[in-house]
Amino acid sequence: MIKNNGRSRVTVGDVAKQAGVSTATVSRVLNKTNNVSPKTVARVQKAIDELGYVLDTAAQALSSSSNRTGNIGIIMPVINNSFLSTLLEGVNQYANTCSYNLLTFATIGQASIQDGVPLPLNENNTDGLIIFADKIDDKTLTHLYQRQFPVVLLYRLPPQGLDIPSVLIENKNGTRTLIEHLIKNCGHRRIAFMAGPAGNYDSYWREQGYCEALTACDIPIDSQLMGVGAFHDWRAKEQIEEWLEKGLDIDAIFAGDDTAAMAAIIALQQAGKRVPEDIAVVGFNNDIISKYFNPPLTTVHVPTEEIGRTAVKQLFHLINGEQTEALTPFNTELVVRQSCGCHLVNNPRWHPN
Amino acid sequence: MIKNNGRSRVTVGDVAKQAGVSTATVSRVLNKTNNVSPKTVARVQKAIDELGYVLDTAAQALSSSSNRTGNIGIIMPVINNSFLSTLLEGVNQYANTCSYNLLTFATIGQASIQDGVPLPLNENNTDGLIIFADKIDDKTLTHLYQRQFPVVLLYRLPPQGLDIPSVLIENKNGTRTLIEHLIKNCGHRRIAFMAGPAGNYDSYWREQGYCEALTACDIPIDSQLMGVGAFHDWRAKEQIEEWLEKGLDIDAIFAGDDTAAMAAIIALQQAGKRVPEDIAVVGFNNDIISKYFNPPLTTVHVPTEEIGRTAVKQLFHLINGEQTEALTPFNTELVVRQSCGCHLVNNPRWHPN
DNA sequence: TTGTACGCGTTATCAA
DNA sequence: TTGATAACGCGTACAA
Repeated sequence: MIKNNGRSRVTVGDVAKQAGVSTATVSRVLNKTNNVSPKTVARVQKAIDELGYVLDTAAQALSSSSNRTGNIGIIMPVINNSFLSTLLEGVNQYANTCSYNLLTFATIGQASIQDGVPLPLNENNTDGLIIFADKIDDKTLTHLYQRQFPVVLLYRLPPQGLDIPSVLIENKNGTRTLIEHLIKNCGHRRIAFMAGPAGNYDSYWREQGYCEALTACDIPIDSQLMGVGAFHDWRAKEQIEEWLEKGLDIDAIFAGDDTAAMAAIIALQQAGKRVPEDIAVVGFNNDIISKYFNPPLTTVHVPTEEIGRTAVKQLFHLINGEQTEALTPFNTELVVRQSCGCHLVNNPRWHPN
Repeated sequence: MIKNNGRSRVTVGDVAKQAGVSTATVSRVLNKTNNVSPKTVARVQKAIDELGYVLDTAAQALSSSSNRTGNIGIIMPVINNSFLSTLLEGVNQYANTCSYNLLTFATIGQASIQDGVPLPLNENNTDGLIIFADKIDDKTLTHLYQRQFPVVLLYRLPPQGLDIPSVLIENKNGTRTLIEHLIKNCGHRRIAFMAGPAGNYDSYWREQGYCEALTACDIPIDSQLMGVGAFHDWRAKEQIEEWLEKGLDIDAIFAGDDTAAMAAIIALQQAGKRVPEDIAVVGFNNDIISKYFNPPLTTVHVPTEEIGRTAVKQLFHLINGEQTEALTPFNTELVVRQSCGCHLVNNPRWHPN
């Protein structure tokens, strides 16, 4: 109703009439096909300008089979997160460098192709998709794959049998190093863990690293100390409050990522706890602000912007029909600052619990 | 080339054949028109499932004139910025609450309808657009307006004569209050200002507030103290380095926004300056992290998430053909923390310059 | 309740 | 170098 109420749409036909040529010629001018005389080009461009003609992307997508939209898309979980911002920055910059636009779709719940309903970002408005995390189910990936639509996976592996390029980080060893630092250098033993969102790939492997580290140090795994932070500030806050309420004995918390770690510290401080004197908190990702947080965060560095760029690069390979890497893993590195409390060891004011 | 190489696309026709009905019936099922028997619905849905049919949004957009995509779009400057994240969060959550998806397009340069080239987000993939800041020129807005496409402006006013709803904040008085705090309560007089990006609406009015405050306090305006931070970390860092190099006498810096303020503080600290002891820095926006920055930032609070929600609300009014507010202005509030240095006044260790 | 047939705006094929 | 015309996949009169 709304869309076509106003001045009716200007089409190639209108432009053609105005310029005294055929629609085919207008199309040729629009697509910069060379077989058209400069004089005609000028006439058509004048008509385009006078009429305020704008190409209809839907009609274009429908008509041509080999067609470039000039856009790539990324589908990701909610966006209000320093880590995701950094990732997006890397993706967007590299895409722009290559003369592509980035379209972003952040979905809170599951995004899936079901009952014939397409994704909001698809082959009609993008030339390829970067799919982040777990928001897209296997059925959807399979559909995309079968249609040979360019897709790169970020922070997750493809479903069995689909060779979709995948860019991810090494979580397990990074986490193990982090937890062992907590145990060996900071003197913590009651270490709690906040998982990411359910089914999250990174979270799974961080949990493995956490368990391995404890086991290697002969510390029993206590399920009471395993909660959920969901890489999310509110959820992390809730988890802290639950633990506080239960009055559990906790030396340190690995919050799963920096977002949750900062939220956890804030919640702890609001409850009158000192970090790291009363309880240590560490994160994962090394967000830009983590260094300037108070206290500065001990965390695991991840080259997030580079990961974003790499994903885009792989996607362009796919779009251009070039060779791709099936798997591009990135290593991580421990960053020791103050929130783990190791600088307090041998300090008389320091007391565990 | 790529798009149609694989298994050829499944269409309504295929589904119709498989289900033994006509394309019209399939379409009716897809669009949940009621005039179709339950038995047929089931048959069609089975066929959709078996064939893995997915609706072609381009064809759909092209075909019907009154058509809902279920998406709204937002066009904004680059994304890696705590303030924008917060805004997006508000927008995305409210959109999702109303069963809409949010599509985001972040453009570094100018995005314009020119030479018949459409915006990547347009009437074919969205039902309406929130346009942020200065990235879209008047010609493009006029085109959208004439076509009666739902558009809400964020942080900017519409071009003369177009009554496009606009959601913005009160910049001038907020800034004046901030600067007068710097002068009257913190004892600063040599106060530098970092402008936002060229042509930015908010920056313009913050500059007005800055000048008004100085003038009201009989402090001359020194063009040497007026630089550019562009609401951007790198640019702010560069500006600090320029000022440092010139060896200017500066008591305090109003960085334009919190992003620039934090970057400025980091640059200052790296140069061996203490904030606020050697030089004070204040921002604007009250980003979530500003409170936890070291030192905690004195800034001006802006209800960013609510602003995002309000813009979406206005857009939905437009989409639904309801009444809208031409202008929704939001007030701001001074938040005094430590980076302004007022807690140091009367402290013997404190010395200006 | 269901089917037929046309039109949406563009590109591409084929002739001129 | 140009023009006429047939697709592309879907919604929707209109007819049955």
